[in-house]
Amino acid sequence: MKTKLFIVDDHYMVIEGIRSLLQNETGIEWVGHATDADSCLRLLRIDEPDVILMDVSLPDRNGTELCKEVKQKFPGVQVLGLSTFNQQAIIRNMLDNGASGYVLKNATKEELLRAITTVAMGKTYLSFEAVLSLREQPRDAPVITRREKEVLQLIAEGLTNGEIAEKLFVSILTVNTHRKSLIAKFDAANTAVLIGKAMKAGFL
Amino acid sequence: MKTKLFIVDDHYMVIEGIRSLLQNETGIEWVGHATDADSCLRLLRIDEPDVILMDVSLPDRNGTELCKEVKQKFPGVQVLGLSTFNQQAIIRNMLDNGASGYVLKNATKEELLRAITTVAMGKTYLSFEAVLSLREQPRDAPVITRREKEVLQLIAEGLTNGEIAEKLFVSILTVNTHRKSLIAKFDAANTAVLIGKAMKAGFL
DNA sequence: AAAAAAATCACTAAAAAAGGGGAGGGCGTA
DNA sequence: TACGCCCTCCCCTTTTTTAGTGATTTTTTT
Repeated sequence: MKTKLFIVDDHYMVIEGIRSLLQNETGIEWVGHATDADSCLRLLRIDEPDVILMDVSLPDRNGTELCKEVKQKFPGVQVLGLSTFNQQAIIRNMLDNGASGYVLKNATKEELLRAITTVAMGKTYLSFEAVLSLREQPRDAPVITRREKEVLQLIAEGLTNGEIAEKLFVSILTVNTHRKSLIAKFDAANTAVLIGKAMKAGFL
Repeated sequence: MKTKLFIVDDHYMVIEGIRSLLQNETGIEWVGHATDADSCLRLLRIDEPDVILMDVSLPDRNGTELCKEVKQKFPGVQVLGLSTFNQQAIIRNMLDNGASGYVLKNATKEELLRAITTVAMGKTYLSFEAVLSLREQPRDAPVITRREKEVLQLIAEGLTNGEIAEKLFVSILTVNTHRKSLIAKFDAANTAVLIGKAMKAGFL
């Protein structure tokens, strides 16, 4: 029995590349593709694939949201995340939203095939790099409080502790405490690293 | 006369996609591909292409650096930048480093062909989105020097001026000067904003 | 070869951040 | 109710950054 494959990616040449890579594979049947989330959801009603190869960065919607929606409406479909980035937060999000696997775009034909067949069987496939990334640090995105988020935002805008204190009607000491806890939570050496990590984690 | 095309991209499926898209085009001859900057430079001595389709994000080197190096060593080769991102700084950098054009990865076959033929004739091709992006704001990304870029990178990694000085074998005062000029060039209030703007502009 | 830009080092002083504590009040939940 | 978490404030010290101006050497460009 063939595995019916559907692809969502906003880059036409990636779709074409995967199609080209897999066109001679007897175990895989190409049922369709989409370049955005909306048309993906529309086409899924017709095509009924076994596996969706889904890019996490889409023009109209976040890949993780699409993943969640797809799993709600079509629980039998296995979603395989696809991305250029090896970011812990993204991988986690995809898996939390029901994805069965994650592959990087620099994958070889062999890896891609292995991933698709593994996922089609209902198992989970993670690329080697993704596993490494997940193992690195328990969490990439710490839990920060409402106030900390406000302070973080203002720090990113270039305000000093004093200016932030004035804006939030609190003492400089308080702001400094928040700053310190932010640096601690993000495991940052200083404010510069804090901003970098916060941006990468999607807080800014 | 056929246009000899060479491709540099770390994503195997993109290479395969472009090859698949263009394989039936009579005007284009596929002479080779590379997945990193080093092997690209090696292969160029043998293959002598007319046009290089170059991804800006490569594993071992920055795409813009590779572009510069290629244009120095092989001035006759036309470089066509390729990226998923439509970031002003990247486009500018590529063009400043000698690229003849810039295309996004969601380009259609027709656009890609048009870009390649345009560039092969020695003209400049920019995708519609790239032109829009360049028009948006006159200055989003300042020009920074090699040394400044190094310092910026190390600041982002959380090193203090003293640590950077040690690493680069220069005085703390020198590092401080670079830091100051970075802050001035990015029109940042402090290091935090510097990191934020540098990341948004694609320097980190 | 001249001009421009980059990289280097210098001094001073003020401002801000970082690191280390401790502490009280409020608020929701186990 | 008691516990934990958040927000708030406080003290101290050291380190680091920021601001202002200036200058020399090297590299690159014109």
